[in-house]
Amino acid sequence: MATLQEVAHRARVSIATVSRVLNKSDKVVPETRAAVEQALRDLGYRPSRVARRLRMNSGRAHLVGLIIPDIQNPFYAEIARGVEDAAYASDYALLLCNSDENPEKERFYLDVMRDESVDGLVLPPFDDTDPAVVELVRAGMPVVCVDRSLAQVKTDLVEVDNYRGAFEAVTHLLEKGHRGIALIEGRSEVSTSRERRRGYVDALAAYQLAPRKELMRSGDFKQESGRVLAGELLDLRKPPTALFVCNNLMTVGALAALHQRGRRVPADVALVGFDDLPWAEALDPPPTVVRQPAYEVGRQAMELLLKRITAPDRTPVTVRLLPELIVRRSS
Amino acid sequence: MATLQEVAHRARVSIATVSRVLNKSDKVVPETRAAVEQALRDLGYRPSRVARRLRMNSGRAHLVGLIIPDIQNPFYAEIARGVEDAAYASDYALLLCNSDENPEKERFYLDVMRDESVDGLVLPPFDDTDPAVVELVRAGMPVVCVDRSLAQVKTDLVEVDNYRGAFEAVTHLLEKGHRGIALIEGRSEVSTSRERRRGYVDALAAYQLAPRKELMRSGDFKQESGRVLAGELLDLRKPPTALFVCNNLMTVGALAALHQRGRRVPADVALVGFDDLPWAEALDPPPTVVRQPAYEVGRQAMELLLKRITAPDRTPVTVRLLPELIVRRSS
DNA sequence: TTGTACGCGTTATCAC
DNA sequence: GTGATAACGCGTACAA
Repeated sequence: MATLQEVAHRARVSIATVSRVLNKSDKVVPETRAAVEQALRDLGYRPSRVARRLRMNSGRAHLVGLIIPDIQNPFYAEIARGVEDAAYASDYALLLCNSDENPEKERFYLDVMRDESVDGLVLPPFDDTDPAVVELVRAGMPVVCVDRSLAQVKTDLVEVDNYRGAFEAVTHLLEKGHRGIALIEGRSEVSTSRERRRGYVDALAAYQLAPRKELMRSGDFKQESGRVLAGELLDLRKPPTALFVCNNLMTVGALAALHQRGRRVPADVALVGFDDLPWAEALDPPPTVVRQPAYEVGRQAMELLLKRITAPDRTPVTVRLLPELIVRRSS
Repeated sequence: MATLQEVAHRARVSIATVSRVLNKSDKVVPETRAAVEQALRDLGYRPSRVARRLRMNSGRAHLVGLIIPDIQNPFYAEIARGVEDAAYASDYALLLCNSDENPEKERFYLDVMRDESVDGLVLPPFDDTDPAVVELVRAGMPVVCVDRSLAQVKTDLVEVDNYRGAFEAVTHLLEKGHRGIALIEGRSEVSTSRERRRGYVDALAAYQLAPRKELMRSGDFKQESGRVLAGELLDLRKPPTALFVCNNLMTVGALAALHQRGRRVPADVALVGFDDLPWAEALDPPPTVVRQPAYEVGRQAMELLLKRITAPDRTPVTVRLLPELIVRRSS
């Protein structure tokens, strides 16, 4: 834990000189430079990121924040990896937090980010209008949204075409001859849910089918709610012949419900999920899914953030990535 | 982004007074206190964690680091949640990084941790003797190891009884009548692998069975290596009748290899894995596993770290948690 | 080319 | 009770 002071003393120069050789400002004669570098090595000097951050205006902390709902969800884990790899490639460290979609935790971590003077933030805003986030953006914090966008303020955004993904998934089921197609969505108020629902409805409409309320259920994106909702649907007097489940965890839950009731997939009931799963091939059966390029979402978000940090006044851009229907054996 | 200075000015007091009301030091008369609190609210003041960290000796950053190999591995994701929840409960933020078991990345993040003056670190040391970690511990950084321990220096440690877990798993297979039991382990040099192998060998010995080299394979903890190694074993002239696979990802890979070759589980070949999977119930078949209490590992590690931060001279303790054999349908 | 000195936002130790 | 003021470690404008 040597300081500039100590290095300077050992090299018999001033701290300014040491700072100069550190910051590559070339106005230092080779011999003193050599002496300083020697002292640096001897003491194993490392600059304090804390002191540096305090001194400098901003944009040089080389630290960014990422707030996601749940790192145990493979979709977010993959985004996180994309963000981190891109950050690491540029020598940025990552302050990673789980909000659990809990406003209190989200607030806490948002405060931490600000109080730590991070250079920027990437996040899937859990609430269109969260005043804390909006305020932060207005205060000049570089923010890149992923997956979902902010209503009241414009930021860089990396999103996936949810409408198209859902439309293709449901069309795929329709082409297989299904007409009773149920929808299991996540929390209905978030924008991604709305778009997927729209894709579902429009796909049905293209086949002259009206959406039936009893076949549309809202959950909370968790495994358990997928299990429960699929169960309810299967227990209907006229159960659906196919399930379109709007996220990965709920898909796993739906599969469990199917097994519990001894329904064969896809013979009795077909299934298409949203989000791919790393273990898809080992599932019973491997599910057909709409795969979101999550790693790419994270990577591009981080890259956008880096650009914004270096040029805070760029006009915000939106990157829209395409999902891909992966047909496996559940449909 | 108001500072103490501005608040003081607005409340017509000195910064010292403001600092006093913030730090609850009660030597301030009610009326001035009220005035200050008003100013605080008006300006939406938040203390800078950076400045605070620079000023204070240590142990008050309310920031700890966690370095894990791979957040996409459910085992580590669960540990991370345990750590984070415990941290959050004590108002600590978490600097979370993935090392990929890559020495270069590990080194980078370790440096970041030190340079950020984090209060402490929890990590599964990827190398018994990593000089960077050892040095950090010697320099006084509070460190709690999880899952694996450091050879050259003593730290707090939260581990799982790997030997016993493996012993029980293999004994379970032996009781089912299996005699040709193969072992698929991760990187053979890490301590957890050694212990699990020991459990495997001893369990066989208890049944008067000698371990057979051709049935013992080492991989790298990744899904693909599980698939490849299981494939090799199944293609043997005298293939094993049961597989004991030493981590979660490799278990999924082994399952895939089994399916590829049309082997029925457990009718043709039985399978027991190490580490539970959140999607276990949806796998084909749901695998019997040795479940490690990963969340608890993380939680207790963070709690130990908090104790060490407040009392750096405590003698290090080791917490050993018990794994649990969960019998499902693959054995 | 090198050194001195200030300020970043805090906390804590003095005086008053 | 309250107010100056000295650190904490660093970058940099300015002086030498």
